[in-house]
Amino acid sequence: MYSFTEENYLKAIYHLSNNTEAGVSTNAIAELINTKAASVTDMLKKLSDKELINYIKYQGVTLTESGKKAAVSIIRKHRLWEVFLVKKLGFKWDEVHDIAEELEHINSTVLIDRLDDFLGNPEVDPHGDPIPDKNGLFQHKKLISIVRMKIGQKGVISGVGEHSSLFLKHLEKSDLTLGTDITIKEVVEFDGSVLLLIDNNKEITISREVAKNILVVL
Amino acid sequence: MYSFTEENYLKAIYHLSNNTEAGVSTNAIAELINTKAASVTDMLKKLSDKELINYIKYQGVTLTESGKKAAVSIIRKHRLWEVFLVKKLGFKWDEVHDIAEELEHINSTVLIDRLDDFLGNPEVDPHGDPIPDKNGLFQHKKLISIVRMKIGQKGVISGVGEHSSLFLKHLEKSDLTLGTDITIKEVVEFDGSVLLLIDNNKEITISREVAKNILVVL
DNA sequence: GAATAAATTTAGGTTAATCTAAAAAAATAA
DNA sequence: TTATTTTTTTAGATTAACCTAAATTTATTC
Ligand SMILES: [Mn+2]
Ligand SMILES: [Mn+2]
Ligand SMILES: [Mn+2]
Ligand SMILES: [Mn+2]
Repeated sequence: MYSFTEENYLKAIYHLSNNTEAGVSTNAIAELINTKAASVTDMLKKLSDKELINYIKYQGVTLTESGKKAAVSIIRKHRLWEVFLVKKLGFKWDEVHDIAEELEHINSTVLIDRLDDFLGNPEVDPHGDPIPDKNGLFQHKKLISIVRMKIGQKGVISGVGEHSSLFLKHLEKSDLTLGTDITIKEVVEFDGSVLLLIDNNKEITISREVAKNILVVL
Repeated sequence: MYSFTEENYLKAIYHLSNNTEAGVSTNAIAELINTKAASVTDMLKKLSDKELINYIKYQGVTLTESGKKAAVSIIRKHRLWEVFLVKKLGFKWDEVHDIAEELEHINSTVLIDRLDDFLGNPEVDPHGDPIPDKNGLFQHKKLISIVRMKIGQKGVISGVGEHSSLFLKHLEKSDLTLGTDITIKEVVEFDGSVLLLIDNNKEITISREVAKNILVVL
C-alpha cells in the first residue's frame, strides 16, 4: 500500500495533530522522525500528491480523511502488536515499543483482525492507549493528569503521558502500574511534588514531573 | 543488520544451494526473486564486499559461514511465524507464506526466541519444513518422495516438495495433509499415477506429479 | 514598518536498488 | 576448432529517500 517511510510520516503527522489545533509544522515532523526539514518538505509534496495530506507551502499540514484512515490503521497495528508482546510473549511494557515500530508495517488486514480476536479484542494497549477497532473507531476514556487532581480525590492509573523506557521502568519500580488505585493525600507547595496513597495501603511521594505524566480515570 | 533486500538475496542463495552442488548462478537468483540478472550482479558484489558470499565473476556464488548463518536465521523466523499464523491465528497452511515473507524481516532475537517458546519449540513448520533452533541447528528427518516408494510400503506424510497455494489446497481437499498415514497399493505403469490407501480406510489415486511432491517418513 | 531572526523551501548531490542495452566471457554446436 | 548461443557483466539511467547549502517566506523585534 504505502511505503514504510510514508507510513511513518503519516503516523508522525497524526500524533502531532493531537497536540495542536493548527497544522503540523515541517520542523516538528523533522524532529519527531529524526530527519532534516528539507527531507520533510520533499515527502510532504509526495503525500500531498497522493491526497493523504492538505499541504500549502509554508502553512503546515493536516491529514485528509484517507490520510487519517491510514494513520489510524498503523496505530491499530502498533498497539495490537504491543498487547501481543506483553500478554502472550511476556515482554515488559517498557520493552515493546521498538519492536512494534517494525511490526506495525506488516501489511495484512486479515492478519491484524485475527490477531485482534486472538487477543480478545483489547480496548487499550500496555500503556493504556486506546486501540482503534476494525473500523478505525476508538473507545475514548477521559484521562486526566495527577497534577489536575485535588487533595482527597481518588482515581485509577489508566495511562501515561510519556512513553520512554526510563519513565515506564521507574513507574513499575514504584508500583505505579496501570490499574493501580490512587488517592491524593498532599501536594507540596514548594515543588509541586505529590503524596499518594496507592492501593489503600502504601504511601509514596512523586515529583511533579512524574505526576504530570501519570494519567488517571476518576 | 542487513537490509530487507540483502536478506532476500541471502535466503534465495541458501535455498538454491540446497538443489545444486555447484555455485548458484546469477540467472537462477534473478528468476527466484523476480529481478534482472544485471541487478543480481550488482547485489552479488555488495554481498561479497560484506563477506556474506564467495563470489568470483562468471563462476556463481556460495554462502560464506556468516552468510549461511544470516540465511538460516531468516528461515528460522519465516517458519516460526508460519507456525504462529496456523496454530494461533487459525490460518490455513496455504495462506501463510506471503505474510511470513514480511514477518521474517522483523529484527529482534529476543522476539523470535520468545515466540519459539510460546509456540512450544516446534520442530517443523506447517509445511513440514524443519525449524532451526536458536543456534541455527536443524532437526533433519529423512524425507522421501512417494514416487520413490515400492508397492506395499507404508509411510507418514511429513513434507511437500512444492509450496504453491494451489498445490497445498489440492492436498487438503484430498485429505493428504501432514501426519496422514499412507500405503502404496499400486503404481499405474502407463502414466505413473499412484493408488494410495490413506489412514487405512480410504483409497485414492494421485497423479505422478502430485506423488512426486508429497514427501513421507517411512 | 524596516530590520533581523526563524522557519521553510529549492537546488543540487548521494546512496541503495532497480532497469535496459551493449559488451564480454563461457558453454555448446557444427 | 571455429562459430553460434547463452550467460554474465558493465555502462549508463531512474526512482525513493535522504542530505547540505543557499534562497525565500513568514514571524519577531526594535
Ligand atoms: Mn508504542
Ligand atoms: Mn503503546
Ligand atoms: Mn513459507
Ligand atoms: Mn513453510
